[in-house]
Amino acid sequence: MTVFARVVFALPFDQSFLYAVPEEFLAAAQPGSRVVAPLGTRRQNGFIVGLTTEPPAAGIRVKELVQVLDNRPFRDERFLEFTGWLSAEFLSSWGEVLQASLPPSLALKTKTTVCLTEPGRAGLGKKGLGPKERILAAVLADAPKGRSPLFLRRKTGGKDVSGLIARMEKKGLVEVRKIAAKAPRPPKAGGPEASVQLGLDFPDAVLDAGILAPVERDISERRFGAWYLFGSAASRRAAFQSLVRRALGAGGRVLYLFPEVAPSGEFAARFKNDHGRTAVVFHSRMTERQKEDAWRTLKSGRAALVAGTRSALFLETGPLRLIVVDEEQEESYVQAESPSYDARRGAWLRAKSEDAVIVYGSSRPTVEGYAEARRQRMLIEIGTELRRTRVTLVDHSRDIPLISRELEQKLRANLAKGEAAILFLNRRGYASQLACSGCGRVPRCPRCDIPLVFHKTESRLVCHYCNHAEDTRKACSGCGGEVVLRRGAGTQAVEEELGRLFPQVRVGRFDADTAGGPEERADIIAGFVKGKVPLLVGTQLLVHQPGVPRVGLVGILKPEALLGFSDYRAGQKTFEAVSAMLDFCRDAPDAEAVVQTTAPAHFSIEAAAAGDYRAFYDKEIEFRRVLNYPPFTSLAEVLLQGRDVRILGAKSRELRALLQKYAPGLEVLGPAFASVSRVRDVSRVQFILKAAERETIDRALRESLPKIRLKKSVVFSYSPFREA
DNA sequence: AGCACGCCGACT
DNA sequence: GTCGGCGTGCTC
Repeated sequence: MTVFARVVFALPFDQSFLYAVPEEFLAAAQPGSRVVAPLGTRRQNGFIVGLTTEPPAAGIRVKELVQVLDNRPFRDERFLEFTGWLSAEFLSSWGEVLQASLPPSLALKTKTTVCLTEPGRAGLGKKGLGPKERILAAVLADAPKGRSPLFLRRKTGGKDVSGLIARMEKKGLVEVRKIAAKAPRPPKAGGPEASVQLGLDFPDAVLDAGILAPVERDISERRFGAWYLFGSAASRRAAFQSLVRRALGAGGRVLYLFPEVAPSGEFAARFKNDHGRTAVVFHSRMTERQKEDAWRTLKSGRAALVAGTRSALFLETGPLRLIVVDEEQEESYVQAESPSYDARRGAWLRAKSEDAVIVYGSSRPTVEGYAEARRQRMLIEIGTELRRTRVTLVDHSRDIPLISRELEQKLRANLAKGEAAILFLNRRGYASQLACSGCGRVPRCPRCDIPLVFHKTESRLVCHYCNHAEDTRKACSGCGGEVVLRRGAGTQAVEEELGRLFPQVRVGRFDADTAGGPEERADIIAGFVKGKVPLLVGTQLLVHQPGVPRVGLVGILKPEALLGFSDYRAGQKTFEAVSAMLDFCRDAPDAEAVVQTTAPAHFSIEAAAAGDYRAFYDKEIEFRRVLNYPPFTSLAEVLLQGRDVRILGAKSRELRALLQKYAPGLEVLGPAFASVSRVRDVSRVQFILKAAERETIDRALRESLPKIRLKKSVVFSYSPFREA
């Protein structure tokens, strides 16, 4: 009886293929085994995801597997099931998800080099080569060791050269060699771990007795359970600490997810200290070598806990009992690039597949998360005390100075006390609104659909999407008139204004222009920590920077800018951003914050100032209900990109028709140009799809998207806690 | 993604 | 005429 294997490949389409398993591979070919299989005219690495003895449907000519690469599956069937669910939900390729789940040493990266052959070299001197062939051969002529296709592509004008290379290979002009890239060697035992020591010290909160009992029961009884801890950072730490202890006590392993790279190292060190067990740190900024080391430590069974970012979701941990997803509201859990997925949802699916307990945590959950947690009785409230900082809301809708009198006075008083202060303004550069004094024309980027921003320190007009820069002195392209500044101050203007108000004090600036690299960031923060630079101006970049000390005064300028986006999450994003910035204030009655805004009465800003999540939630959920947005409906945003606007237009109309054909109940908004309709000469068109059931959207996209051959991406509304 | 096939314009 | 450009469709 012939056994057939269902195989998926790490290719950007989601389809499986059936292959006959030759006798000699029967033992090794298991679900989860890596294989080599013929696909079209080439050989391709893939993964077995299932076995069957049922003969294939008529019209399918099965081929045989070429090779099975593992004696036993590289991961178990539960993990396979988990990755299957994940790829199905996010319409990403199962093979790509599995590829992302491989340790570096098994990832089988091949290096392709193209070399000129003797006939090829001889052909250079004679006629008989096409113009394109000649250019390529000339480039290769002085590269005895050959070149990578990417290098050749750049040298020959940036267009796709794979077809050309294939043709030349057939003619014997070039030789294409594929060499297996060498597996990373792990560093010597006891090598330094990629961790950051922050030296933050919060007192551990005291929890109400028994409040975690239902979670602990799920952990002890080794069954799936899902919970949401809503509470302050300190209470969550205390709670997670106790849950981790419970899971370890039961002989289980723990996966602890963070939204950012920074906290995991600190956490791992602290964990080691508290529990005397090894923790593994894992995040995308680690080198291949460090990742390989992490994998080996896990494989050896020495590690009890993994602390990491979303990519840690795919690690082999051993018997998993607990997954923690802290800071549930953070968007960095979403991976936009292929394979795209949301690690918050992924964590649920993985917990489900391994009968582990999943616990989310936040002091300001997404409204979707909070609503679902409450509906499903997952919510546990711990230590949700209000903010103690005094927050002043300043109405900045009149044309008053960049830094209001209130803020100036408080800055002065704060400096007099010898304390540091932080000002946040989420806009870099000097001025974002410029115009010609003659005709009123606004200088725009030639390659993007966006106005240029004036950078005073560099004396240039800069595009914040593609970094295109122009000389400031250039006259208006329309009438030749002089371009003058209007309003729309950025961090450079705030820095300048602070210098004017407080000439005796040093002012630091922390944005993408001054803090591009890790060393620059560390330098600025070090100066601030030591007190050499007591005033710091920063963008959102500073919000996610670890190691910034709490201060006596925080000023927030123009937080309403986030409300301007036509996004149903604008309220949530504003609340989150303002709250996060206010968290840079010491939580003490003598600490102060000033929020300067044209929208002081907007509930997102008001609630953030009060530190009152429930006040925000009650308003926001009402808004979502009335306008029929998630969590009351399912929604997906589709972005199509293309250089040729006419093709883009035609394809998007075609997509609209297909979507409506495959899902008549689907509400399709669009096509419409995206808010930034062109970036680097690539036009962008978007759709919003709405339906009562998520399945309606999925079906429509599964049927229609593969038919549209354009660069495309889909962002699903965040629907966290559904059954698998 | 690759790669083959098939259709067009512009060069030996 | 055919070379080589690119749009379209398929890969068990």
